[in-house]
Amino acid sequence: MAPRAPKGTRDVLPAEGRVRARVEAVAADVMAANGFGRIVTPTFEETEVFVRGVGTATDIVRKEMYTFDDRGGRSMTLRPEGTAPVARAYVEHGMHKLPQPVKLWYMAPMFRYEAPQSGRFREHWQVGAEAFGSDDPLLDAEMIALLAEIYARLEVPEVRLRISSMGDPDGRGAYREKLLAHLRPHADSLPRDARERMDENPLRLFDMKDEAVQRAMAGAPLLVDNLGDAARDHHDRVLEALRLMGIPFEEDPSLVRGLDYYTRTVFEFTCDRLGAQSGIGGGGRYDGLVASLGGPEVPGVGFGTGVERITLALGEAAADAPVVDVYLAVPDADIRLALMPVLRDLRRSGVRVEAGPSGKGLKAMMRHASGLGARTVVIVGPREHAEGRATIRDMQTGDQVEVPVEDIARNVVADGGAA
RNA sequence: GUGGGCGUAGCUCAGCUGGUAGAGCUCCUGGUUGUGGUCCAGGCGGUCGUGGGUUCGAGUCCCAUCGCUCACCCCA
Repeated sequence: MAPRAPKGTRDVLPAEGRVRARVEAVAADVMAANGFGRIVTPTFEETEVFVRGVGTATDIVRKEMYTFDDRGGRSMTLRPEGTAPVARAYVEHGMHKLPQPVKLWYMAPMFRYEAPQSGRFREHWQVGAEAFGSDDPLLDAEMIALLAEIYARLEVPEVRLRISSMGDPDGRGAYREKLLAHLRPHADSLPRDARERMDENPLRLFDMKDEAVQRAMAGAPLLVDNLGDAARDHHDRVLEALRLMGIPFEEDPSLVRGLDYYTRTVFEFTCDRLGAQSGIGGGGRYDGLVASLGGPEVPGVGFGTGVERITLALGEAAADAPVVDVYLAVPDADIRLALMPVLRDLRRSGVRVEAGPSGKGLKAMMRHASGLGARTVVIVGPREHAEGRATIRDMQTGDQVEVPVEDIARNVVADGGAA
């Protein structure tokens, strides 16, 4: 059996690669406009980074990590999410001594051992941004606006924003008891996995699609109605800022992000084009994360958005675009050899050039040139070569002119507008 | 981990109640001693996912297994 790409992974071929390049370019542009510097963290980290950063109650840590012992017996894990490693780098490099907030972004692959399906992979790429060192609610709103701007610039269709607040850790404990009190009478009617979640994180029952769960949650007390004063004010400021910036949103009290570190603001962008995985990007505030990784008490806010989900939402990858401007068709192998310097000079001048392989007939080369979408073909046969000349053919009009070999570059640029 | 669907040429697929494999596209060659995209002719290309069973005979039926895919859970 020939090897295949591992389950849940995929090859990105050139047509889709162009779409991804655009996503990256737009992200880089918008990030720069918002004062974010790019950071690259290792593809794998000490397992501890994710256990402490993401939290042991999460699915990611409990069953989705690619963890292995290296040859020195240290436990390592392929990065399953982007925020904890960036927070680790923030602490490691003492960035709390820089002017705050420190704003960092990345585009990097993430690895999670899950059952793949449409829009869900074991390796996927995320564009993410993190801002440390400020608890200003307006920063939350700026982060949301930044992500919305990326979607807008890419023209991702049917994007909607849902937002809520997780409150502060102290207030959440009290709320948790209220929620459990509401749920206990319904416990017998709930499926097993729902009852298990009651113990770990009852908030997550809000997100389950099971009908019995939905019924039980119907009259449940809402976290947003039980916020402390500080969290309440924070949330109101975020929403007000969004309104002032003209960013539409829906308040959704059932929005619960699956990572333990979130505090206060949580948000998620969805796209109806995506099928079951409607989430295209999301994030929130994580005021305790840096401290949990051994750093100072520094607040933070960030988001991640899935590159594959963006390209999925954008629809089919763009049709094949021409990959060359000029095609050099030289059937005779010795003449082809003699023209190697010409080929080099053309490429140096910035023209995209493909040269037909030695040993092919002119007809095959013309077909090749046409298939590649070349606008200009330069033909040098025995007669032209003897005279130090070349035939230049415009593939759209079929017009041909003969010029001295030294003038090829000048002519293809001028005639084809190719450079 | 649990359930549904599907596995025939590089791609998209056909193959009826079992009789020993086909089309379109792509690619290559020729029609045009050195000129493409159209047209015409020809060609390359398949252990029918794999293993076993039933049968004179299995791509078609049965069992197992692997893979892909969609969905649940959860997430990007």
